[in-house]
Amino acid sequence: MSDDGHKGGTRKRVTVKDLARELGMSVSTVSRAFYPDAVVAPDTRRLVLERAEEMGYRPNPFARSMITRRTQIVGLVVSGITNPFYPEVMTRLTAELQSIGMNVMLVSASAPDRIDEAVVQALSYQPDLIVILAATMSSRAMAECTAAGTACIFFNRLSLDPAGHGVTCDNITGARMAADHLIERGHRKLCYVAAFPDASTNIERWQGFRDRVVERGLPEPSKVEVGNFSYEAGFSGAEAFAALGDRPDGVFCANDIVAIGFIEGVREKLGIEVPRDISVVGFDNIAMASWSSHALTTIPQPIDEMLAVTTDLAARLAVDPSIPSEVHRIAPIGLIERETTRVRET
Amino acid sequence: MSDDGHKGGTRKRVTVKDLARELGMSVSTVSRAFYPDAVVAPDTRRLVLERAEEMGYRPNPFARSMITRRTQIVGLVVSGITNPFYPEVMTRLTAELQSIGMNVMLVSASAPDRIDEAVVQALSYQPDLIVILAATMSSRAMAECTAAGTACIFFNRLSLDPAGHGVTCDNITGARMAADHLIERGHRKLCYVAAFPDASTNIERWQGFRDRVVERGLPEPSKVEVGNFSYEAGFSGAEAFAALGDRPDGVFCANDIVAIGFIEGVREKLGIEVPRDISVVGFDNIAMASWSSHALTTIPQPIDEMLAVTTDLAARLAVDPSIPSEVHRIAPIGLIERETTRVRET
DNA sequence: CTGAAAGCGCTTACAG
DNA sequence: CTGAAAGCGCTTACAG
Repeated sequence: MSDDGHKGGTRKRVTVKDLARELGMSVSTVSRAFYPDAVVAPDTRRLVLERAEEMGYRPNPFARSMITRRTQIVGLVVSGITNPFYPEVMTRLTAELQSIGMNVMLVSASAPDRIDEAVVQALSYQPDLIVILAATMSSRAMAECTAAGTACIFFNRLSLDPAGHGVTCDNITGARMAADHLIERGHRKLCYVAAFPDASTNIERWQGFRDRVVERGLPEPSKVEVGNFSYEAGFSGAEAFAALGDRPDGVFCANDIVAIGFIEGVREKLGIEVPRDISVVGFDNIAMASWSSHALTTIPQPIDEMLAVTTDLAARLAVDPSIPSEVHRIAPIGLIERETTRVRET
Repeated sequence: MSDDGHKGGTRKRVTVKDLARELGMSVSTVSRAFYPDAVVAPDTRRLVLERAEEMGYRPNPFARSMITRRTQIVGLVVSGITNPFYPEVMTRLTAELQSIGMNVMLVSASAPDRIDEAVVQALSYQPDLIVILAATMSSRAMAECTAAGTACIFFNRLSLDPAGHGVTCDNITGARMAADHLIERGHRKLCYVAAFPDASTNIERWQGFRDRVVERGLPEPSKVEVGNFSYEAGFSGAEAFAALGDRPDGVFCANDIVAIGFIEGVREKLGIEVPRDISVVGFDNIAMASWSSHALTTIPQPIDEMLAVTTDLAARLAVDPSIPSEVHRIAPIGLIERETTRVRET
C-alpha cells in the first residue's frame, strides 16, 4: 500500500477544488480556464492548464453535464446486425464522433421491433443526440426524443416521422445505375431481389430500378421477396426465383449480403452459375464483395461522405438540438464492375 | 408552442423534487424507494414507484453517479475490426451488459497502437469497468486504470499485465484439435499460417498446434507469417507458402478470416485448390465459414459461454472493482468439419 | 479579470 | 420508518 493511504487502487480523482487550492486561485477561475470562450487572463489560463496536466486533472463530465445540460453523449442504437456493412459504420462513426468531442453510448436492441425500448434506454443517459443505425422507430419513440429535447439521426434509413434527420445514400440513383448496367450488358429480363419490405433502402432501390427499366422500354422487372437483409435470406431466394415464369437474365439484389446469399443459393439449389447463366448486381460494396470468391459487381455506398455529413450534422445538433429536420441523400460515386455481370450473348 | 411554455421540445425532466412535492413526501424517502435494499415502508415504496411511472420519472444517472461513485458504465474499447468475429461480440456483449443494468460506452481506437489513448478516453467517463476487445495495452495504461479504480477485462486476448482480467477460448486445446484432425485425415506435412505475432491468440494457437504435431511424432510444422488477422493478410500468405521447401498438405490458419484469405490467395496465385491439393482448418467459426462458397472446417469459439462468463465477471466487478485478477479459458466445443479438409489419398 | 455563492439532481449519514 | 441537511464536482450569473 502506498503512502497516500488509499486502498484497492481507488485513488481519489483530482478535482477543481484540489487544483484551485494548489494554484491559490478560486474554483471559478480554474473552471473558466477550460473554456476557450470564457474571459480569463491568458497567463492565468496557461498556469491552470499546465498544472492540470501535471496533476492529471480531468473535469468530471457528469458534474459538468448537470450544469450545462449537455452530455456530449450520442446514443448509438443498433439492432441485430446481419449486414456486414454496419460494423464498419459503427466503428468509423464512433471514431469521427470522438474526434469532435462526443462520446458514443452503444445500445443494442435485442430485435428490430424492440428499437423503441432501446431508444428509451439510450434516452436515460440524456444523450445530446441519438443515431439510429439500420432501423426506424415508432412515432411514439420519436415523440419521447423530442420531449427529452434529443435530436435523432437515422443513418442509412429514412425516418417515417418528419421530426427525424436522415443521412442515406441516394438509393434511387444507385438503383438506376444498376438497371443501366444490366441493360447495357444486353439483359432484357430483369429481376429485383427484395429484402426487408419496410426499409426505405429496399423500397427506394426497387423503385429506382423498376422506374429506370420501364423508362428504357423494357417490361417491369419481376420481384423476389426474401424478407430481410441477410445471407440466409438471399440464399433462400433461390426457390422463389426458380418459380418465376420466364427466367430473368439480369438480377439486382437489395444489397451485397443478399446478393452473395442469392448467388450461392441459386448455385447450390438450381445449378445456376453467375455470370454464366445470369448477371447479378449488389449494393453497398461490403468487404466480401471484393473477395475473389465473390467478385461482386456492386454500387458502393458513399460511406466516407455519409459519415462526414453525419458528423457535421451531429456537431451542429450538439449546439442546437432543435434545428429543423434535414435529410441528406448522398449520390453514389458509380458502379464497380467485377465478375458477376457480363455481356449477354444473343 | 404548447401551454406549458417551453420551447424547442426541451421539456424539463421530472426530478425527485417534483415527485416528492407531488407525493407530499421528502426527497429522501422518494430516493430510497428506488433502492430495493433501502429501508422504507412497503406501501410508501409502492406509491412512489407508481407515481414515478405515471410522471415518467427516471433518476438522473449523472447525479446518482456523483454520489454513489458507480456509473454503471462499461467502456468498450475496440480497435480496427478487420475480423468479422467482433461485430457479433460487440453487439451481443452490449445486449448482455444492458440486461444487468450496465451501459456501454464505445470507444474506437484509430489504430491498434493507439489503444492506450482510447483507454484514457474511456476512463474520462469513469466507467466501472473497461472491456478491451481484440487488443492488449501497455502497462502504463493498465496503471491508469488501477489508479482510477477501474477494472479491466481483456476479451479474446490475454493481458501482459497481471492486473487485467481475461476471458478467452482455450486456444491451446482448440489448436490441438486442429492438429489431430489434420493428422487423422492423413496429412503429414503440416503448416501454421500465423497472424498478428504479439496476439496471445496467435501465440497460443501456434503453440498448441506445434506441440501436438510433434507429440504425435511428426516433424515440426512449417510457419507462414502474414502479419495480422485479416482477409488481405491471409491472401498475401500465398507467396510465402509457395516459397516453403516441401509443400505442406495440411494447413491450420490463425483464424477463419485469415483462412479464407489464404485459400483464395493460393487459388488465385498458385492454382492450389482446397481441399483437392491441401486441407485447411480455421478458428472462430465466423458467419462466412458456413457460407457454401467457403464451407470452412474450423474450431468454433465458445462464444456463448465466453459472453456469459464476461457478463458474470462484469457484474461482480461492478460491485467490487478490486477483486483479484481472473483468467478464464473456455474450452472449445469441438471442431466443425466442412469441406476444406479431406482424407489424403496415399 | 477574479471570487463568493448558488445550484444542477441526486444519495446518505444522522436524528428523531 | 421518515425528514432535514450536507455534499458529490462542477458552471455561471452576480458583484467587485
